[in-house]
Amino acid sequence: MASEVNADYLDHLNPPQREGVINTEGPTMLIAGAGSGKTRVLTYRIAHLMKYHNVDPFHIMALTFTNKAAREMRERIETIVGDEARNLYMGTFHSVFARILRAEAARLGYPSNFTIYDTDDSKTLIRQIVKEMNLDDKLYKPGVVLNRISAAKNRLISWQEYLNNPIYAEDDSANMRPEMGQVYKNYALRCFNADAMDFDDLLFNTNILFQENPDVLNKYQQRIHYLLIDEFQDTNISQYQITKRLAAVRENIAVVGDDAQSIYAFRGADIQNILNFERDYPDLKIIKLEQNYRSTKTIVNAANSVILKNKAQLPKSVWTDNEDGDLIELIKATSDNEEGKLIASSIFETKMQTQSPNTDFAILYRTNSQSRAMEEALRRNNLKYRVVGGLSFYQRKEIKDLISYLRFIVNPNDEQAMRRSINLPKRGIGPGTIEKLVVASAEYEKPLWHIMENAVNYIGGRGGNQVMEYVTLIKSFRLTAEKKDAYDTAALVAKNTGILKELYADKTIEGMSRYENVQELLNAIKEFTDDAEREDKSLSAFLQEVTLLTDEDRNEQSEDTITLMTIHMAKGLEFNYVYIVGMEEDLFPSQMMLSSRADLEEERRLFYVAITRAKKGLTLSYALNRYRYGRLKACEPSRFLEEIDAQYVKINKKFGSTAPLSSAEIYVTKNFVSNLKKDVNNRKFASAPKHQPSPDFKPSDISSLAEGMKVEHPKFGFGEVKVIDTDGANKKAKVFFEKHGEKTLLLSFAKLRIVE
DNA sequence: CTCGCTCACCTTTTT
DNA sequence: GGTGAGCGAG
Repeated sequence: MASEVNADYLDHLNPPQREGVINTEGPTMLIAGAGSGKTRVLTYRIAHLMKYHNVDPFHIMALTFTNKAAREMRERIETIVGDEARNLYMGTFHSVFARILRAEAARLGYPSNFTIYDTDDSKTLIRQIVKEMNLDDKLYKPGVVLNRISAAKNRLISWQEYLNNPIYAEDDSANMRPEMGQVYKNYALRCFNADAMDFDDLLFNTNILFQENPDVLNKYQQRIHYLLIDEFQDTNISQYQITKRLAAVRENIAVVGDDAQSIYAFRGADIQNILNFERDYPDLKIIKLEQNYRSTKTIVNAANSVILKNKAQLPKSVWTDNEDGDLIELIKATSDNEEGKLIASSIFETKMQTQSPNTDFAILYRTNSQSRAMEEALRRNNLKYRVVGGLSFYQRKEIKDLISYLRFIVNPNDEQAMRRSINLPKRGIGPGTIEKLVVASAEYEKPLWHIMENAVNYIGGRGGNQVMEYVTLIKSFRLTAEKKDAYDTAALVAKNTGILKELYADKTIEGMSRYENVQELLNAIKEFTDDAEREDKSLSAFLQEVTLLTDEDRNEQSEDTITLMTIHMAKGLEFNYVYIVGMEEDLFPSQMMLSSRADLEEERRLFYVAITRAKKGLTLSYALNRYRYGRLKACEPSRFLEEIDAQYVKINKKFGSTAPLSSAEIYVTKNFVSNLKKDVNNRKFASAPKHQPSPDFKPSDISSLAEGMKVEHPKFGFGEVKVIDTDGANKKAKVFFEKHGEKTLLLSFAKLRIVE
């Protein structure tokens, strides 16, 4: 059959790509190297199913990791098959299964309009629970606790199983957190009682739904004839289990991924899924896409030379027919601010030389905090830019404030939303009153909303009256929400609560920006309700989507701007000219990822992803000093710089110096590697195991510190003081550590214990 | 209850 | 360098 296919869209494909498109039946795995046309294969495959095999789009489900990827794919399919593409079951794991959960919510004891908690909601709730349980909040940090709970859910471990399994209890006790299981339980129950699910619940509960309701599972198995999964290397166990269940009957499952680009292990992604896939589907057809159409030979080969350092990987060789292209450039700066300056100049120069628009350029970094220095430099050079990600629009205080009202209007059990909105603007209801309500709710075993409606009877007095005023307000909004659409309701809330007025009165810069943000939220809701194709325009419908939205889904980029974002966000994108900044030890690779080989390999894959975003030009940069935690810190060049095969790196380039001495220079060297080592003399110690401070570790008074003394440092371990330097205001000491080499420590900050 | 101050921790990455 | 929790004074 395959040979009879003559649809014109197949003409643009190479043999393995074509195979990936027309080989529609049975389990298939596409191992797709960076830039190998993976998305094209996926979209054509879907189009081919519809056009050539006449498969109804209702029977095709395609899962991605970002809304953007889903939207782009849908648009591309639309250009081939037309409007019908709209009927595809397509979206992120979270959004697709949230929709299914809403439809089947009753099976799980949830209402269909359940709230989705974002990470902030989850952390706030955990903070409350830890407090209520009288646990030490230094040990039970919300982030740590949430990670633990999240990891459990992603491995499909319920709180009941968690409590019953002594292994977890031992593990938690060893980490000084013996109550973790109880926190998990309380957290899960509180979410359930609030009619809320967190991000992980959307997947976890889908598994529960399918496991406990064979008829529901069967319904979706019958509906979905073809299942496709993008970025398969990023799936966690929970996601894999869902797809396996859905595909169990027909086994028409196609996964696309690249183990070399797996960068979400911290979120529970498990490369093991790729190996399990081969085991679970013995008939699996594996197709490898190895030709890179995106980048120059230099970039492809440099990327290959880096990823070669990883031990864990599937055999494949990415190659390209493209031209050799320019060598990779390396910029050395004395500070992060200078780094920004040099990057801005380099972009400007390249723009002039190549007559490229700003959209051809991207600056990629490991952490969001690095954007600041870049932004400043770009602004000074009048280069237009756009920062992607960072503090999300929907995470802003004023936005969450207004949304908390909307949430409580829709879901009277949403305790978090109530807590946030009840005293906003100030109406004299403080933490004391709220606690009284919650306690009363537990004591009389009545829903919180019932207590609030009769607050005067339960908690009496002034507080009670204030609460009832708030209740009256909420009730009036609920009446509006029943009759009007999301926009009318939200606009009314913004007005009648006084939120808008209060922000308008604030004439500070931040206040004005907050006011604008709220207006922008209202605009976004208006856009939602103005969408002609949308059937349900209720407030409830809007809220169902809003938590799963990210910034990228709001503003279309139509302006000519340089893109700034983290490497994680850049996955799947490509730019003519890419700048990877902050190539320093402890930053990239991140110091959090140095403890194990697996972690370091994930960082290396991240570097690989960054390199392979570039089509024509790649520039790497590092600074010798950088502001971190508000203090200037000395940095060492990243070990990753050395891992690039030196033949692909530009050796000599002069650059318009912006400062005297050597401060502003492209890293000029005849021998890239050996010179780099001069800057890095300590670097090979950086991966030494973390020092466990002695149990009685207490910093000594450093005024008595003298040369030749043996000291202990909480991170670097034991060492000997070589030189004490009292030059200038800051007293410094050079200490040679047994495991980490020589370090210069500022004595006003360093915690040192004098051993002898 | 609210305001304003100090202090700790912070920076990995995201649906 | 920025935020958010905690605490004491009004």
